[in-house]
Amino acid sequence: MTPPAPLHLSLAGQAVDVLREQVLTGEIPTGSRVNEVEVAQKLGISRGPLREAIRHLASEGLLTLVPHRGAFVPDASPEDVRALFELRTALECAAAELAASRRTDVDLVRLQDVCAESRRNYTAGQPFPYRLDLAFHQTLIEAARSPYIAEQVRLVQQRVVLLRSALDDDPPHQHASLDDHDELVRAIADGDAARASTVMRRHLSRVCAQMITSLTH
Amino acid sequence: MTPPAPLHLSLAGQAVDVLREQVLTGEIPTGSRVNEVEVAQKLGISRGPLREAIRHLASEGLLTLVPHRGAFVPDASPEDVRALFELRTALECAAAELAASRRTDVDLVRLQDVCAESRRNYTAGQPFPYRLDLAFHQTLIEAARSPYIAEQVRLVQQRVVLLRSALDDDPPHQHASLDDHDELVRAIADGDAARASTVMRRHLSRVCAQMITSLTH
DNA sequence: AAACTGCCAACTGTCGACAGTTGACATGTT
DNA sequence: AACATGTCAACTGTCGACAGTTGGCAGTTT
Repeated sequence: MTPPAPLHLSLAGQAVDVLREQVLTGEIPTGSRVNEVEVAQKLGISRGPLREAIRHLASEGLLTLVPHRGAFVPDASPEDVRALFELRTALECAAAELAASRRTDVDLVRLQDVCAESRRNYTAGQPFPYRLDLAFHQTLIEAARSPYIAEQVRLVQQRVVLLRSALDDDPPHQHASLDDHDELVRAIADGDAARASTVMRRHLSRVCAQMITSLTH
Repeated sequence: MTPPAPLHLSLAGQAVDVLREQVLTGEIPTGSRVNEVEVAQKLGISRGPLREAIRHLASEGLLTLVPHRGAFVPDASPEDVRALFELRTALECAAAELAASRRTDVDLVRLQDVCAESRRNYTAGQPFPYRLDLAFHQTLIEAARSPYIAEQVRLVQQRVVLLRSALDDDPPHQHASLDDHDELVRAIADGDAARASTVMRRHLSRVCAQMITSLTH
């Protein structure tokens, strides 16, 4: 029996969740400003907790703060995307290596399951749900069992989601991603850390390039 | 002429700087609690800005927040140190690779300068100033020219400083670190990314082990 | 004496109001 | 007409006060 564990989060905590959702879904559009009094009223809280929520999201990179001007939903240049993916690559390649050397059998099964479900959704001709891509990377991170890396990956993933102007992944790219995922799982199954890292790097390089082109068009 | 550029930081910003200094220097000892009203009075500000400062430092990992209890200076188990160094290794190995492929000649000169000054201070028999170790890694990061990685490295470095219970690096370890640094610079000078990464990994592995033993004694 | 219960002080979480700054518009000037 | 200046509304930065929760202590029970 866990200790009580605050049944309701603090107002600031709730505000963080609501705002994060609104930012990530685009309900608060890119480039727009977050008005403190307005949003506070809309959430039914005062400005204090809302300010803390805004600061928190800013620390996650989901908002940028301008002194005396307020908080804005950031938009990214191609150069930003490239730099962000350098970070993501560093983190996820390390995670892939660790996963290859630490994975349990149930980790492996989970990864294979996600890949299988991805393929099922893909061959069904439906638009490949980004949800499954996230699930794959999430599962891989858990297999790496490195909490600090996991936390940073989560934050970077969020920023990537924020930049995803487009669900408009083209099928060829999706197909390549599925193959990458499968190859990653095989490398991890073999405990081949070097190959896992190499494949992850190639995978993310492709995703980055795809994202940049879809941003500039 | 840059625009006015807030001559005085916000009170919250100032509080962040003061508190960070106090936490990192140990003026606020590990495990102790930060009393909001007390510290607010001491800093001559109200609780609002101080709370924002505390939240900010918590997001940097320099404080941990406990609901309804307050903010504490965290202490780390050996397992924490290991996990933290997995993150640091991921980031700095990537930085070393990038530095090897992007470094300019002036980057190289800077790195060599830091190494030279380190050796001067070492052979002089003085306790090797941690300052110079930080300077080396900082210079390397700048040579990598990857802003997001740089920012994360800065945060991790801070947390490492927080855990440095000891300036008590033993000379043999220091000597090995100096050699590592020199070898890193050579790899970067040669543009050998793979070797730079390998050396960095070995270097951080050694530092991590040393830090764990000095924590447990 | 050990354990449980009820109370209390201290502190965090939250609120509403005031003060200072910013960008924009209107007015006046060359 | 273009530019400089003065004015203003909107918003952020900050403050002091109130409310709810937590951990500890005193008193009671077994």
